[in-house]
Amino acid sequence: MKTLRVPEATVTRMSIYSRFLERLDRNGITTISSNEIADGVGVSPAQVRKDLAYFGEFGTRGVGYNVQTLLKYTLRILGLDQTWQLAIVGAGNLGQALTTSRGFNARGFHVACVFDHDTRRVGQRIGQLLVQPLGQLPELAQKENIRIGVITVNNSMAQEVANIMVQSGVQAILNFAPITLRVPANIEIRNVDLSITLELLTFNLGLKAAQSL
Amino acid sequence: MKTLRVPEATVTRMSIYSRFLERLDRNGITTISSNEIADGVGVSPAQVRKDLAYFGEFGTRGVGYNVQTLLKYTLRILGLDQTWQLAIVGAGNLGQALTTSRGFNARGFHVACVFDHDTRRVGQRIGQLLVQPLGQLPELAQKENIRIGVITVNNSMAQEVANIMVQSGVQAILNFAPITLRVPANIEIRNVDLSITLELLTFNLGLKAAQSL
DNA sequence: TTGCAATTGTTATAATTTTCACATAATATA
DNA sequence: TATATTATGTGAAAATTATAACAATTGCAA
Repeated sequence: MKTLRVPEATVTRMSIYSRFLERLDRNGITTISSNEIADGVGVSPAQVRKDLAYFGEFGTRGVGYNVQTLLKYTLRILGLDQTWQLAIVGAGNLGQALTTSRGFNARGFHVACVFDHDTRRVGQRIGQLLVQPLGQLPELAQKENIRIGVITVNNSMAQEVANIMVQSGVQAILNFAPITLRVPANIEIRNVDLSITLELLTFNLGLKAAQSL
Repeated sequence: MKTLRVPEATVTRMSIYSRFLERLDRNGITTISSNEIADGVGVSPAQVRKDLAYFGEFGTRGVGYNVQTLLKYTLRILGLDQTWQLAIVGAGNLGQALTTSRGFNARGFHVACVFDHDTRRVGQRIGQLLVQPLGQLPELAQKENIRIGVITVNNSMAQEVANIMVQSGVQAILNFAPITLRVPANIEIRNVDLSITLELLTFNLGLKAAQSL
């Protein structure tokens, strides 16, 4: 087994390249160089080539990359040549936004159901979906083949929801609650904390202010 | 000037430590060790100490850190000892979610106004705020002392909105459109692409599947 | 054909980040 | 007061990641 460890930063960039290639393809561009990709997404050309090299040889020397071919490979690499059924738990503002968002209903992703704990939200309609009671999660997760759970409940509920997801056979969790969740080691978990990003900004603004003193 | 470059990953963790310390403080815990912080947020104790060392010496050997003191320092370091006025442009689902979100209205942040290009959305109420026409951005940005702009419009509008923000004196931009924006070098910009995180998950799930073959 | 220009894939180098190990300092205890 | 214990701060080592440089390959034009 040739399982070379791939840096997470590389995977992140693969996702960016892939989306850039989609755009090129839509615009009818058939060939592209690492230089142009680099320019388009704001990294160095060497970085682009190095990243791709983790997965194989996709280009032709002296020519560049075929957009369609490379796009297909990036999708395959990212696991997007199949459909991933998502369940969103927490039908608040953020949950609603994600349920109907294009990012969550494209490139192999499909929001299959939405749950909420609050009985006032249950039955409410979001896009095509009706909000289901949280208790239905185990059953529906199985029936709909949910492999990814998205947590958009508040902090106090988040761990409990994660537990239910794990029990329901979910393989990966995307957590928007700004809290560190405990899950078994075989569950993939990723946290999205929007305020962290905001605080990165203020830190850097603070640095600049300090430097200009 | 002792401007040691601080890794972005360190700043990210500072933000995590800071939030963890807030929780400890709320729970009345007064002292904590790097070990306990590490446990609480899922990093190594050496990492915690190394991160803090970028900014000074905050602990007492043999004892640990005073929670309140360290919390205060982390907030200061992150630039959160002041108020940051935000403007959100794009009053769709995500914009609405962020406008009322706690992450965007705590720890020094305050959503001061919301804008939209679409006249059907203008005047609509989100929490305490009324959606303003995009044309008002330059004027309101000045009046409300907006330093951070948040872009939650669709791809095709994002660059234009960024331009307007820059012209309006905004210093930092948080961009949720999955597209690479061009801004002057003196503007801090950060992209949040939620589908990238999703694709990180599927990449890793794919790896696991491959490894179990 | 032959030589030139373009562009990849890859090896070597540099830079960055994390981990490790321990000297140092504070507290508690006998 | 001496000793044991705890836990920080930090310098050195290891690991990781990015950059640079270039040999190899392709296509094109003379």
